Amino acid sequence: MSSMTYWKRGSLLSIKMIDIANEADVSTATVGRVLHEKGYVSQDARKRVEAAVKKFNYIPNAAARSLTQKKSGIIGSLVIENVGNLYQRINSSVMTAAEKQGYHVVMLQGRNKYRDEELLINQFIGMRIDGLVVITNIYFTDELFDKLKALSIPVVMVERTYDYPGVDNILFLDEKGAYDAVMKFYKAGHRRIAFIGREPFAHVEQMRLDGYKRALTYNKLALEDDLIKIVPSYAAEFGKKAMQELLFSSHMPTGIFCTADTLAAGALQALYEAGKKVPDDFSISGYDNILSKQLSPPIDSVEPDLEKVGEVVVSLIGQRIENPHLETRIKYIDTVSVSRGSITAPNNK
Amino acid sequence: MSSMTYWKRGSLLSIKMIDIANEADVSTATVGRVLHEKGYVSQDARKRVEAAVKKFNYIPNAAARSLTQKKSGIIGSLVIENVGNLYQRINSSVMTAAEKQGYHVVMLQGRNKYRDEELLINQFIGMRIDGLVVITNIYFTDELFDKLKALSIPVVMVERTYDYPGVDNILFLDEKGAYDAVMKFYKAGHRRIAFIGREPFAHVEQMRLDGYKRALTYNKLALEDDLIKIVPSYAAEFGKKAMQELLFSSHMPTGIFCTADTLAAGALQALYEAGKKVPDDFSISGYDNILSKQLSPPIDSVEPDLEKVGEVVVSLIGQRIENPHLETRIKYIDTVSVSRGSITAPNNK
DNA sequence: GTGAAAGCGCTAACAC
DNA sequence: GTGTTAGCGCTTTCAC
Repeated sequence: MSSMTYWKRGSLLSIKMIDIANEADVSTATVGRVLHEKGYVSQDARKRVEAAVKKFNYIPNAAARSLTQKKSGIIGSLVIENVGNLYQRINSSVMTAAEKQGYHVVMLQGRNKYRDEELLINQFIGMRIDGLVVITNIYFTDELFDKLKALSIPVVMVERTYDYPGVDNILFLDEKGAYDAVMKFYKAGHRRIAFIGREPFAHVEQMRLDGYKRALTYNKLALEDDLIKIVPSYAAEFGKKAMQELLFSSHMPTGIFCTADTLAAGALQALYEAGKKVPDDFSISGYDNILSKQLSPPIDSVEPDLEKVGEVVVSLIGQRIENPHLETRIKYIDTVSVSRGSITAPNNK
Repeated sequence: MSSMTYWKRGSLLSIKMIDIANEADVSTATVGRVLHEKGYVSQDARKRVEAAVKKFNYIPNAAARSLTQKKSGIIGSLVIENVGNLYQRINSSVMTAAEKQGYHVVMLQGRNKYRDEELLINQFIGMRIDGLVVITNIYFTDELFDKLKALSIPVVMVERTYDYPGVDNILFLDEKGAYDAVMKFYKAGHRRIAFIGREPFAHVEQMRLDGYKRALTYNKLALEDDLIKIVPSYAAEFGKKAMQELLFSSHMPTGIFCTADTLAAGALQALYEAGKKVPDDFSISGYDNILSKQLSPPIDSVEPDLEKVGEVVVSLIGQRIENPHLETRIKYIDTVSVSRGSITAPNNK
């Protein structure tokens, strides 16, 4: 389908099962039995097989296994370049949970410059993955899901919802995360708390805004439009610009809640340029905890319970493999507030 | 070998070649011919095959192809969690170059908490990858390379050298990168330029230190031990600590060259706490350009020519597939200085 | 131009 | 307890 210029692979001295069988003087069936720890094998035969495996450094050909088992043992993880390290940590969490079920996790990374989604989904389908996790910010269409569904490959989306029957979603409790963060400002004494967030292109953003609003309302603070800055992307420059606008407003906030560490990083840049100090002049909080530790000063942030994510992903996939017709599920993962001293009592000016 | 609790996969309605062949009323051989654009196929048959492929959304089973071709068409990319986004960008670059050769890139990510290297290499070997790229900070042993070598899987290490015959290395011109960065300080008027870097656990670090020294020497500046801070890791906290020491020294530097953005981030934290401004009080430069844009203020950094990396990786692998006995090669990739105004003339105090 | 058929390395059902 | 064997889905040689 494409004009590939494959190189031919050199000598293929690869050891196979039959080599192990011969060496151990048994059949391949017996080798299989010891490899998969099922069925009866005499101590004696087992010993010989194990020795042969070790001697030849034998590792089974996954393609062949996949072919006969009608199952690759692979969970695909679709990620996108340049979204900080949160997805890396989520991916690690999925790996840990997947291993316990005998699954491997393979990552395919979309590039920023391209719309790689379809390409990568096709690659995954080619691999006949047994399940797919989609981590953050990937652009999907129904057709892509149709393909996946036709092969009954379970799909779990993390931190993004996509309304397609049978596609399970994992969401972080961002309404609560935002609420808690804003409450920290309130409890520290802040009464004018600004919100810097991205356009609600996805559910997450709306939830963070909702949490912010609920915290204000709960504390009988007015929702003021000029305290709410909605920017087009998470890029730091937009956080900076939003902060600059806040600095120029007639009625400045004392607390700045950002729905992303990157936005907070930008806000800090604006404060830096303006000669304002954190937390002396302004208190601030980020979100996602990907960058906040390295900023000047390190700032408070909100992080999902990452350990949990992997477990939930894998269990959702497992359940749907068993029963593809399960109704769509949405699971919520708790968030944790990380404190670094960037929220203190406001200065009375 | 492990006690897996695989779930059984449900109905496998997966379309296969024979289904396409039947639909198009040809043989599987003909389907193969049109799929791979080789051999003669009549316009008529080709049309029907293409229609059938489209109709069924047919995607060949990679495992089966891999089995018959004795070649997976996969380049493995071994990365490690939590090293910022440089590896993500390198990986993208490799993808772009690999695609042109008909290869796919599959990433396996090592977790921080574990020594995953062996596990992941085994997984790659199981997949019978045709080549392996190792990107940054992975701990290797000769045994691991022995395994890879036994299967004649070409290995390219990026940004790290490992002295094993046949393992090719890609290094960034870090001696020059560091030299250039330090020269920027000099040209701006700095005469006391500090170095904050990691222990030379790998070649890269030594090169960065060498570049620093060469720049000083070239400009007839003395190498002063108390201006050179060697810390145990790239973590921001060490950059901070080193900067604090520099602030307390009797003869403070005016320029701070850090061999990592993370170290620079830490140095900025120290300056922030001390109430010092950049570039008014100190000029500073980071390295790797992973974080520098988001710091307060954004700082100068040094970045490798990322586009090039992928091309070189893939060509090295290709050449070694053709000829596994090539002698070990080391390729150098140029670095580029990124300016953001964090280096200016020093204040005369 | 096109098809038949022999594997690729492994698994699993079945026979012994 | 252990071996035999028939596939898994695809590629590729060799006939026709």
